[in-house]
Amino acid sequence: MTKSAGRPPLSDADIQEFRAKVAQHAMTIYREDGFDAVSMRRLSKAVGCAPTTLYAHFAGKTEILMLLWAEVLSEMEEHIRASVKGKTEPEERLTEASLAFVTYWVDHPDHFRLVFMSNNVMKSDVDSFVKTGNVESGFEVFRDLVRDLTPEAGDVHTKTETLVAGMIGIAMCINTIRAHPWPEVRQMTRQLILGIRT
Amino acid sequence: MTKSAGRPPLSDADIQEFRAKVAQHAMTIYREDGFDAVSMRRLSKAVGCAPTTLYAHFAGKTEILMLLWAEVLSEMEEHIRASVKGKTEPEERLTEASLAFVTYWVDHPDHFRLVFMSNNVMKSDVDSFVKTGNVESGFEVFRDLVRDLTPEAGDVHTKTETLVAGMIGIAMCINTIRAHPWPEVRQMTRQLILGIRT
DNA sequence: TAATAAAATGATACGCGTTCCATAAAATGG
DNA sequence: CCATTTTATGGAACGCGTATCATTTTATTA
Repeated sequence: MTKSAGRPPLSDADIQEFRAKVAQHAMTIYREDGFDAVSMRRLSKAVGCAPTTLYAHFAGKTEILMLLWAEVLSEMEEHIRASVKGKTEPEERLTEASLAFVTYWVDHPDHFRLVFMSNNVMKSDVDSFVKTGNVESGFEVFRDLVRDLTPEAGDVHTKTETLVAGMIGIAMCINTIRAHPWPEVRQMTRQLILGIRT
Repeated sequence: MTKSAGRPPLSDADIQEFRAKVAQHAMTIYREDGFDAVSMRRLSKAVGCAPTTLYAHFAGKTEILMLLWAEVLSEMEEHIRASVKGKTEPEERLTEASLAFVTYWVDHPDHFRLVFMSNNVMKSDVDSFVKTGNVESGFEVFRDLVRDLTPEAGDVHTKTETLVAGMIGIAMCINTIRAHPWPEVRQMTRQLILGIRT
């Protein structure tokens, strides 16, 4: 582990700085011109580097898009938090939070597409992001709410995960199968919660 | 509406024949080399026409992929039908069918990707397919099961749609967020059904 | 200062979905 | 046969994600 000659590797600070810069420009493009506008070539132009340089810092486009997830997810989390502000009853809190969750994704189809339908999401690239904790933290909000609602009973883990997956499914269906006469978001969400309350 | 000179438009039979041929080759490519292998250029080569000709018959790739949906969906429907064969109790029937539904998509992630995550699904192209009835027919199975389970009560429409959306959400989450420690499919599906039974 | 190792670049390439356009082929009516 | 109309073709183009590879820049140590 002795120091060798030559240009030293980038410091962690440098790496983080570059990634942050990429994230910032990607976010700008995404906000201004939408999902499709975020391309490697355009992004590299905005950042001021060569397209290939991006591949020296990221495994691929998906890894860059994940930088945007964090921002969207935290925005959503805040939206949820605001929806339960002042509510004290466990059932009302869970209902409001769930409604806020589904509504957020239905009202922002582009964000839904970004987070849940980014192109090669079915590969294993996503794992690192999940392990980073960005996803897990989103679950914890609902885990607490579920626990508060049914303190005595049952598998909180199963209930929470089923609720979240179900809500994602509702948002997804409404967003993708538009021609189908879906019930109101409120009704579906309430129906979903019925299974949790037990 | 008098007949004019010139080459007459293709007959409906001709159009249908061509579309069927495209569907057949697309399916072959999909089965043999997977989702990513189904490209317009390769498909046109297999069909024996120019790539641009495909665009004279289809609005885009999505419309071609939808031809594959029908096959996958009918395969899934059969899988569900087999799962409830012999079961007579309404609750058991719904449970088995739901389990079969989720399991199918979890066991065939490629099919899930094809049907639910084909690229530009968030545009309005999908509507025509939905109106064709291919999707609706899938709902009817569960609508009947839900009605049989709770004959006296409530909004069958809301219950059915929530159940289906929830199941799709479960399958989606398991397929895309692989690193997350999801509960067993059985448990989540049962938990989901609890809300329907009420 | 020179050697060295890492980072960044530029060029090129492949296949992709999609579009435009000019042209050719085909099948009909007069 | 001719004119007409539709279909099909071929070629080019745009931008895309991604990969390879040789080259240059940069920051360090000897």
